[in-house]
Amino acid sequence: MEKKLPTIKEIAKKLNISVSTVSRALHDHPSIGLRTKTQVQKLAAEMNYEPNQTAIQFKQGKTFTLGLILPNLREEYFSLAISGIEDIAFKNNYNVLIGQSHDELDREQKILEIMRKHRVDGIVVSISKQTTGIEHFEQLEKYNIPVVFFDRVPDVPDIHSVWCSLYYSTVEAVEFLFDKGHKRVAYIQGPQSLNIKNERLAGYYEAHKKRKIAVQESLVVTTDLSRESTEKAMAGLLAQKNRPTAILAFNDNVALDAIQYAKNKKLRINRDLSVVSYANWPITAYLDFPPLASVEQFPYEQGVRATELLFKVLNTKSSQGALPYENVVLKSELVVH
Amino acid sequence: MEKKLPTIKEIAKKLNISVSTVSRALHDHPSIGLRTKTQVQKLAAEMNYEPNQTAIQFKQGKTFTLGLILPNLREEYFSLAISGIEDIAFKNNYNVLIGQSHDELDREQKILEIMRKHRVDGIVVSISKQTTGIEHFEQLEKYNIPVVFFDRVPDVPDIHSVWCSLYYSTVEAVEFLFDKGHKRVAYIQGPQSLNIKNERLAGYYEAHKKRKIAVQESLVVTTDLSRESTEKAMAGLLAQKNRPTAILAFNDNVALDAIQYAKNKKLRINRDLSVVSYANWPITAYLDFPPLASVEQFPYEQGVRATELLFKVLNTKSSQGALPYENVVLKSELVVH
DNA sequence: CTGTTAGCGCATTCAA
DNA sequence: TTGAATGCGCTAACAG
Repeated sequence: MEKKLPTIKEIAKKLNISVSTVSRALHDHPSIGLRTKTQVQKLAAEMNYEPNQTAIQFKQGKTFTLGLILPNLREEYFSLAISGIEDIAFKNNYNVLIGQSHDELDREQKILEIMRKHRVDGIVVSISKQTTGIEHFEQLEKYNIPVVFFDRVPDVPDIHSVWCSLYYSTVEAVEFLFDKGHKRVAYIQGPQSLNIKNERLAGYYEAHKKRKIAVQESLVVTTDLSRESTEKAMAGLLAQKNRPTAILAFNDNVALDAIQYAKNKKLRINRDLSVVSYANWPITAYLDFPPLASVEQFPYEQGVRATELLFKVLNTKSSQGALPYENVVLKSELVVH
Repeated sequence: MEKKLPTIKEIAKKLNISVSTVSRALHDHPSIGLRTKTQVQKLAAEMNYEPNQTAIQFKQGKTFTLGLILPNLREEYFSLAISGIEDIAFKNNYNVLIGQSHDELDREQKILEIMRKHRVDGIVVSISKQTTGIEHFEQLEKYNIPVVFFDRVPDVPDIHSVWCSLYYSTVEAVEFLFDKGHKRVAYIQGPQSLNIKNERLAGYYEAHKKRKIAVQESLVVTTDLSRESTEKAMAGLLAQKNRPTAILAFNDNVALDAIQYAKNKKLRINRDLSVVSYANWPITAYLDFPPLASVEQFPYEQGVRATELLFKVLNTKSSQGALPYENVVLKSELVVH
């Protein structure tokens, strides 16, 4: 029993008027007589008429859908970003198609292909940790699908982007540790692909410079974000004869693994070893020894700004030529727990 | 510079054949000559032809999109469910539109409306904690949009559903605590709307019955899942002169808040107070005193089964009449940490 | 094996 | 102020 939904054609027939009149009446077109208009709108409401979106999409050549690509949904950080993006999208009567790259380039490309075939009107993306080039994104230009990068932004010219600057907060974070009396502060950096702007490292150096403390290269180590990799980095740090007394961790996930490792090695957190981190993950509040401070990167706000920028591009495109590439930079904040 | 994407019409013109021949050739229709077919496919590839999905959606009256409604994306539990749902959806060349109810009935209804207007082909949903009736879901039948409930399933007849049975694991969990020597095990249950099957409570009673221990009504308290509410419940428990020595918590979120509260009250976790819980949230591994055990509810698997069921409904609908309502029940497992 | 044609629902241009 | 007609891209029924 396939029930058929009402169409403007049926409304037209019932009222003995033309479909175009119905269409215009429903759109409050100025050139429709008040009587006809109210008549049509009344009947449409009675029949529970709803415009067929697929027809409109087809006709307009637009899907009123945005694509959103994230490394994962597990991190609360990204789910906050989603809320920001959805809020703006819904406000513009847009839907959001979400894809997880799982930090794999392959999946990212696959998702892009799916979204392209689905003819999304635009894409907001935070790139995977394996993503070094952006050829697959540039391809989208051929299809007239604008892209806005956010949070994890590739370091190339001529893109729209929104990110959160970490430089000053990092200086502040490291000085915070110096103020606590620490002399040897290690830095566990993320995979090369995510260090692109390298603001964390620059801030780390700057703090040392300000305090006239020499940076010991051996205190800067790298993790690929996996637990194993972080543990290896920690092992390297703790094996040094002048082991660090504090750590600046790439993010709270890394911080948690680092803390866990240190605890297993019988270090007393916040006594033998203090940790400061990024992302300000709420869950750390449940830990007995959370990072002493974390840099808030405002994922929700980033999502909002990225989506607003995307709509700006979408709305400009139709009227004029190319919009100059825009890069929005927010400021992070050090939150002491 | 609106670039136009190639259509079958253009392919047809270039080859001096009809559009229907092109359409059939691209679909490997048997009645097309091999020469024509390869010719068409070759040219299509050269021109980077891609079928216009919006046209197909319009024509077929299908969007090849599923709606997925979840209470939130913050809990890793639900993001695992998403992965299960996406895996099956993608396998069937379907997209997934995700909406968060934020555990509010209003939002749930709003999302439903958006999805209906978007003409999704079917919906998978885990209801909000405010959802008591399902009228808003039943409405969808009028629009021929089948619904499969999963995880949080309303207790009404005539629905498709997939959930994870908690009864036996709960018996096991409570007996696990008894085995540890606990005599007074409290139960912090969730809001009424989520206790529908009440398997937790039934299992709690059954364990007491098996061990011939009387259930003390005062040890069964309720939280609305918020931290404040859980703290209030805890306060009530700890104020009793025969305070419980162990707690069965509605889920790991509640468990964490309960543990936090107890620690603030100077109770020693796992000595003065032990906790067992549900959901098996990985993050608890980072805690110094995590729940001793947690009931695994297999959200990924639930998502898979729910989506498979939805496709079964979708595929049956077109051919025959109504598919009898189906209810899939998985079994939970107690995981001791 | 291939072509012609109609039509999905709607917005819109052109005529009246 | 309204109607008739067109076309978006594609599939499928029908005809040859």
